Amino acid sequence: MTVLSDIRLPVRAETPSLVESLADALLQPILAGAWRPHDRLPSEHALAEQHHVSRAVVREAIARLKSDGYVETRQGKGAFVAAAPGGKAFRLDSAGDDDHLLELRALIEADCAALAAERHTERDLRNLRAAQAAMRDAVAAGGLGLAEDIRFHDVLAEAAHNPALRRFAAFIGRHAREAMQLARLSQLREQNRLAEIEAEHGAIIAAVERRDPQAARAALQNHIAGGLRRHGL
Amino acid sequence: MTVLSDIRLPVRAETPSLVESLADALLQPILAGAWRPHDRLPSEHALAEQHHVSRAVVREAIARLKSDGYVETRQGKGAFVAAAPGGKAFRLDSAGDDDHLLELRALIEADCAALAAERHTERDLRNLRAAQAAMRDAVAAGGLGLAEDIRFHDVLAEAAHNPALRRFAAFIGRHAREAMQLARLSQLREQNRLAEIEAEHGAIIAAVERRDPQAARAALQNHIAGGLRRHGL
DNA sequence: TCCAGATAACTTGTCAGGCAGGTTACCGCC
DNA sequence: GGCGGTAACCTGCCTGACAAGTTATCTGGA
Repeated sequence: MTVLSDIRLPVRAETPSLVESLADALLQPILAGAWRPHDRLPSEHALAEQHHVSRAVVREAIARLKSDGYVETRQGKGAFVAAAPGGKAFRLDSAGDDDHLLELRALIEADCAALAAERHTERDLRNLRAAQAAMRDAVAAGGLGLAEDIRFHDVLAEAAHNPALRRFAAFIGRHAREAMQLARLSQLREQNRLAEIEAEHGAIIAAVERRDPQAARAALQNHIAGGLRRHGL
Repeated sequence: MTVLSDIRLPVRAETPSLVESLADALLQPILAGAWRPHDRLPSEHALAEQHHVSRAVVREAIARLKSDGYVETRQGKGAFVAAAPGGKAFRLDSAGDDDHLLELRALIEADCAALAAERHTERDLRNLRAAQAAMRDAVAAGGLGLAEDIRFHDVLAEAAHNPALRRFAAFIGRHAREAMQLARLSQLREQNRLAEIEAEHGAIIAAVERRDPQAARAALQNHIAGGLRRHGL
């Protein structure tokens, strides 16, 4: 069972390390377009001097940009802005606007629901019902059923039978839950709204079972909208 | 205008660096669940000895895992598997199956089209028509209009008025195009199928203009399906 | 015996310098 | 003018060291 103490609040605003600061500083001109694809970056030695850090710090910062696909390095030649900057990893941290993030999540999960309606197996349906039952039990036991709710949405994504979609749904779901300020979840019990969630989950299962993609999509959008309403957004 | 020589083929299967190898080696037990969240990793010194590399290499490998959100480090305590491993960045490189990637792209772009139908402004509509005209001109000039096609899809995503969605559409679009083996694009001209693309784009614009989300979604899915057919997938 | 404080032994963060291997540009020689 | 060698760059990788934070142990006093 998930309790409030398990929820990790963003308490610490730790001082960013030299590596992080430098990586951000180097990313800036790339994002802004001041450094264009195929441009050569200053050498590690030059960057170390300019930013008053050691070459090791420069190397780690560039390594980070490399792994995200912003720069490519070639031994003996130098470091270059990648042809398609940022093509290796998708991040949400810079997005700032929660509304757009939550909407993106709603779209993705609606896609999951629609595909699940078309493709689910008997096993998927059993898993969905089991996930809902687990959440009902958790709530009955006095918990909030947070972990069980996450599990329900993952099972739904699994029923879409597309691993890439499932992985992205899990990824954006985590960010969306953080954006919704989970600390407020305690209000759910007070306002006795956990029953609403269960009813909405049930509607999703029913639409999936009927193999009705449009209804599944609509049921999920209604569920997300309900979540936003419950969190006062 | 985009020509074939601009298309970057995946020729090089360069030897992975020590850092990349080690980062993958450390990621393995995390993904497999052998190292669970909050577990402590071996110290940098121990890892350096185990893998017969220097501490600098270990540090860069761990820095990469940190930036992806797989591990967190605290000075004096050590490195730990993150509570939500991989929560900071979404990657597609490991998802071997192209079909799922291409389907995810179709879903995302269909969402873009549906939202664009609901929210587009006059300016968006002008941009869409301009993008289509640019592609027509490029094709008329003997090119394949690849860059213009990319632009059309980006303008469509922009018309959805959700920056997060637009960024993800661009991200997955790049990967999808790579998966479709762009080198085969030369077949398009031979088979005179560029006109098909233009017609499909036109259908999307028409649905958006009518503010008909379902039709826009269907038009885009038809467009993606046509692309797959044209590439023999 | 128990407790508190000093301390030693870890950890990561950062620095300095160096060598190896690859690339480029220049310069002198033919 | 062309060609080859070489020097000066670049990144990849290594070694060794110190600073700063954390933890466990040990010691001394009550």
